[in-house]
Amino acid sequence: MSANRKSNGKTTPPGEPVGDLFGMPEDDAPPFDLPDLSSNTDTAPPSDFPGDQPNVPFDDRPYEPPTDIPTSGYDDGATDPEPEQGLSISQRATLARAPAQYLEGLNPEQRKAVETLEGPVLVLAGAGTGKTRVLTTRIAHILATGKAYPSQILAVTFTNKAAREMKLRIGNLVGGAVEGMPWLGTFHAIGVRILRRHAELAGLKSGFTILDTDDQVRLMKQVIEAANLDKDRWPARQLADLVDGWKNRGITPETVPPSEASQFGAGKARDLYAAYQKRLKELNACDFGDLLLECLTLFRKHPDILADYHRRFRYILVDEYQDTNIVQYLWLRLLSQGSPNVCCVGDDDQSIYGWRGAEVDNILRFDKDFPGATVIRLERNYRSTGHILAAAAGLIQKNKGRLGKTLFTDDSLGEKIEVRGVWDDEEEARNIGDDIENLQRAKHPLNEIAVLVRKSSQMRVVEDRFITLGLPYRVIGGPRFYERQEIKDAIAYLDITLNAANDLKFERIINVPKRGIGDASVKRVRALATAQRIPLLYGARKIVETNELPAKARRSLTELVANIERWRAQIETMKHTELAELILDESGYTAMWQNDKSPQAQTRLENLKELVRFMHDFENLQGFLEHVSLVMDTVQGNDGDRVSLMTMHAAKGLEFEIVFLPGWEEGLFPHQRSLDESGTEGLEEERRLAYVGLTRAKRLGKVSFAQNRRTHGLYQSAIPSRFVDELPIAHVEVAEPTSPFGGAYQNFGGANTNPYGKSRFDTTKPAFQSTYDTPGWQRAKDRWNRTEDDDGKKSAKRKPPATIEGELVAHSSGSSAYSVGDRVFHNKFGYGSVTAADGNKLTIEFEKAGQKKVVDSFIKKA
DNA sequence: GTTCGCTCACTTTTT
DNA sequence: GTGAGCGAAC
Repeated sequence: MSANRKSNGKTTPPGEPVGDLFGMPEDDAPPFDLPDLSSNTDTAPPSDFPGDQPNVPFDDRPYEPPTDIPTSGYDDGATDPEPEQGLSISQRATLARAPAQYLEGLNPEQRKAVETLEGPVLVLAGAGTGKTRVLTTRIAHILATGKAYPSQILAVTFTNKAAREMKLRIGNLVGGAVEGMPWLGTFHAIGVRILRRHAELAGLKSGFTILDTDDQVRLMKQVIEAANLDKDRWPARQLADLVDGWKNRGITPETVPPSEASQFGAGKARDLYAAYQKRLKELNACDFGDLLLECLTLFRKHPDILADYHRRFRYILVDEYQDTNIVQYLWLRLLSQGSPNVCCVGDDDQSIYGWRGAEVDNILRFDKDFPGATVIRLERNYRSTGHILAAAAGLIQKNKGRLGKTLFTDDSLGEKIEVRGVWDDEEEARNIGDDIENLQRAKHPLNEIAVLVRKSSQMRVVEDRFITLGLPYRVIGGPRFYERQEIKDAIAYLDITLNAANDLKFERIINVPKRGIGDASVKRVRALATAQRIPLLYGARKIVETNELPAKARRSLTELVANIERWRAQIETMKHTELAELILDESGYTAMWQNDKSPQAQTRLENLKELVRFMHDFENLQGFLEHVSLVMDTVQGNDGDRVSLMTMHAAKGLEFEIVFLPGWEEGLFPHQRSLDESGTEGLEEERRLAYVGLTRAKRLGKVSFAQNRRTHGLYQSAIPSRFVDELPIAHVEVAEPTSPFGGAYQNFGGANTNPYGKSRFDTTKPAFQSTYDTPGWQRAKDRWNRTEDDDGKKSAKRKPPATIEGELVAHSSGSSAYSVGDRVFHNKFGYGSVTAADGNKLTIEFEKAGQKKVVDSFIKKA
């Protein structure tokens, strides 16, 4: 990974003009230098795929006319079709020469999805049906049969992670390094790539910068102020969301519907949008929405350019089609006019991003958009047991307007979905913690356990419990590395050093750390810069020569400008990582955090170090910054055996042996706001989310709901989610209460006021003495006792879970290196002192977080 | 210009 | 319970 990034920084420096795409196709012509396995699709690595000869001009390449594979022969999918059917003699010969190993092991439907290369194809891939495998194998098949060169395939995903994984897997399939595939990437990455080539036609220069959300909002604020609107009455954030929404729907300032223009800024919304776009052009910048919308405009205005892309792309593949929004749809539709060979893969039942503009309609309408489309359903599930699938299926059936799929499996029925009612969120967290401890004792890998919640605030109780128990866990999602304040600040410093005209970055750091340059001073600098039409940094350089600023501001701004210029002078001579360290030190930024007493300060410093470490992977500052602007994630290392904690949204695409699904209560899940704002649509999306949650589980799913939950600081009573009762009873096991109150919520007004009728969980069952006496647990125990693992891996006979109630088995040795009175540091809670020690379990009074019980492995000496 | 304390609101989140 | 945003006090 890192080595590849390195070559990136060098191959295509962002600001440098890239060769004319079709006049001198750099994908296919020399320079034929380094192989590049990069995940950064913004470069155009030369291809050395067999047959992709660099000297053959693009248009003179041999082209096999579309081969009509009769679909009739595949219709029932009952038998494995002959792969050679419908292929030309030469193709058969090709296949015979190189047996298509990659096709082995595909089921008939998967195989059809891979081999139906001509014409539009919609693959409805249910959860766990091998979607990625089909996509990657399909690409491998296109390449292996010589139907197209890597550079002629457009393959789009939503996330960098998905793109990365596809590259990797195609590489594995095709054997060794897959060079090329320059057009495999996220919508946005491909959008940038196209836009950079034709930037001038969009009123930009090829080296344009890409704004992140922060910059976007900051710019919006300026636009609002410039329009003489009250920035308090009209928050920039809201305008940013509105504009984003428009861009997602392909709406330019000219096409804003009048009814929506009145929504914001006293009817000026449209003008603000236009003004914002104008400012972007002046700054030579784009926001994320523009990357696609500007492409769209470009294609519409310049049919010749579009036609070039039509000639280029012979095959188009789209991942997660149910998540596409309107621009993405329009963008795809324009590009696909050149070739009918469009293959979209998705699952309407897993559409959970409607709130950010995804149109399920796109997938529901596919066969109308692409007449004659072959629709293939992948319904054989390779992930979950029968009960889990049936429970999920029963739930999702309540949704209307589905394309309809019924997943099945050859796996056993397995465990039923466990449903448990508890008294409150803390009991819920305790149960989860206890269950996981038992699994841990049974040597069940923690990596195969996940807790999936509806909203992030639910994580707190669970985390607290895990910390008390000393259970290692990791939170997935949450603020990503590049979104952290300290990282953004650091990048702003680096960016302004490299690129003096990046006003937004300069504004970000002009007073960070505090140097006495307040709003008033910044306004003056900006006024001068605007008047003279020069970048802010140059404006600053000029203004310090006057006495327009207060003495303190003048002095520190002089120093800052001088610093930046000095740093810039060293770009050529100094190694970029050393320069970065120098900048962070000399600017006082490192010192700012060193002097900060908050619990996070330590982590922030660590993050800064990590950032510099990460920069080593790049050739230079430019390459690094280009990567950062587009790829907002870092590859997460798999650090040890830990329970995963995340939202259900974040869990899409993942799978775990055992999945805990807490918080199935009306109002929380389905979320009230979803119902209020989007009615039935909203409810159905929530239900799909439930479906996604359930289908993450391979072997065991445990749903729970609490009668009382602390939200916004106070306890609120709740009734079980309607989704709980929508689970088909045959596939559900009602767990027994673990506390005198658990499951007995009817005593507290729950059942009587339940507007969804009497719940079958209203019946209180006799309490078992211990969780571990329950039938579900006993069966689970039997299961873990079996000599073979389900995945057929090595099978040391597993111990049954220990059934010791109460006292924790110490995870480390009994005694602890800490004693009462010790001052300690905890990553989450900050500083505190030990008030009691019981073996390795400590009670600590934290300065900020109050008293907590923590296992000593979670803390350091302060 | 900066800091402190008050009020308010409060899903999900990629690029 | 927490963090953002705002106004008043320093």
